[in-house]
Amino acid sequence: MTVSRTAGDGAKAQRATGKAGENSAIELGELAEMLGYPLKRAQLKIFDDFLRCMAPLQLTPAQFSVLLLLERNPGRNQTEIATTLGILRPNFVAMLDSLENRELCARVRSVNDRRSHHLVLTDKGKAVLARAKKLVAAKHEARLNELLGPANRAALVAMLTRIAEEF
Amino acid sequence: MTVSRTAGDGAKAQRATGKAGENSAIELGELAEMLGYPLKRAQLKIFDDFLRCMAPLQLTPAQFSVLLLLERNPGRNQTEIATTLGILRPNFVAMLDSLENRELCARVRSVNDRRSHHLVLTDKGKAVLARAKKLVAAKHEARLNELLGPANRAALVAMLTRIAEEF
DNA sequence: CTATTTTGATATGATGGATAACAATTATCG
DNA sequence: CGATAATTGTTATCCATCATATCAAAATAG
Repeated sequence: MTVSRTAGDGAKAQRATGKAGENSAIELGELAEMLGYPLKRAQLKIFDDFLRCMAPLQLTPAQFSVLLLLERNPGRNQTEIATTLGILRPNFVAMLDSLENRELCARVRSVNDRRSHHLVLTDKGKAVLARAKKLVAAKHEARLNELLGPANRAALVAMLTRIAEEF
Repeated sequence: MTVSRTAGDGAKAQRATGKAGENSAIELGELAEMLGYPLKRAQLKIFDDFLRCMAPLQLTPAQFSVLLLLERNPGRNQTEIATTLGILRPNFVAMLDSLENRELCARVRSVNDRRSHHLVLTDKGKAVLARAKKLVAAKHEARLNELLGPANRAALVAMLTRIAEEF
């Protein structure tokens, strides 16, 4: 497993030595049968496509997931949101700064606990998130349904969730 | 989507303000239905488990994939192996240095083309790879089959490969 | 032969993820 | 109550991964 998001060159020119039947495509062999390899490659493809679909809104998968979580769970603090998404608290600070600078969300000091911030979406944040959802549904997820079919797509998500939670 | 490999804290203590029915688990909501999120979480879990299973041999998924590819395709050069795995040539250099320092593989100057190196596994490399395969099969992939069942596991790999190649 | 391309390599920058430490605040409990 | 411990957001910092530009040596093209 390795896999990164490099442009595929696909079938380069032959080696110019007229030697003989050298060359040929490289065989993945057992790698193709191990889960980790296709899993990582698929993940990179999906994130790549997500980025492209979301280009007009300039939202990364991570940022999108934060906005989604704030919409569904308004008023939570940074620790709660961050740990839910598997983000370490220190790394969440800069991310929130960015979203707050873009006026997509806001930190509101809690009155009960003056250490923590209630996180909320701004109106602009709600609007951007609404557009983001539409883009994802229309461009990103739609393409997936086209490729796999709705039933397979659902089964795929179910298995991945199973692995993520129970493995 | 965000997701990292942080320890889950699971159901923290209640907020001490006797206020009322505040608190409760954070809801993922739509995030759980989008492919990207469970895909990334599953990928992290799988790589994490791979690392643990491979701890005695100190091989990362990337290193393992390189060794596998060298076994199946001996004598290829760095560019071929790197691009097949989606590794950029500059980044592959240090990686190969590491494997070569551990005497798992070797760079052999080509006589046809004195710019390039034929990459080959050393005997030690072959032995380590053999042990690695056994570890992965016995610990890693076996656990997957247990969780999903062989048929589902195969279907999962097929769908991921489909996404990786055709999306 | 000259110009271009390819290969491995170096340097370097960007990004993501991880840990330690800190001040402010709150909770614990003797 | 008051001392101690724990929590929250934050900063600084480190490490790994990924990406780009550039280079010398060698090979190829015209």
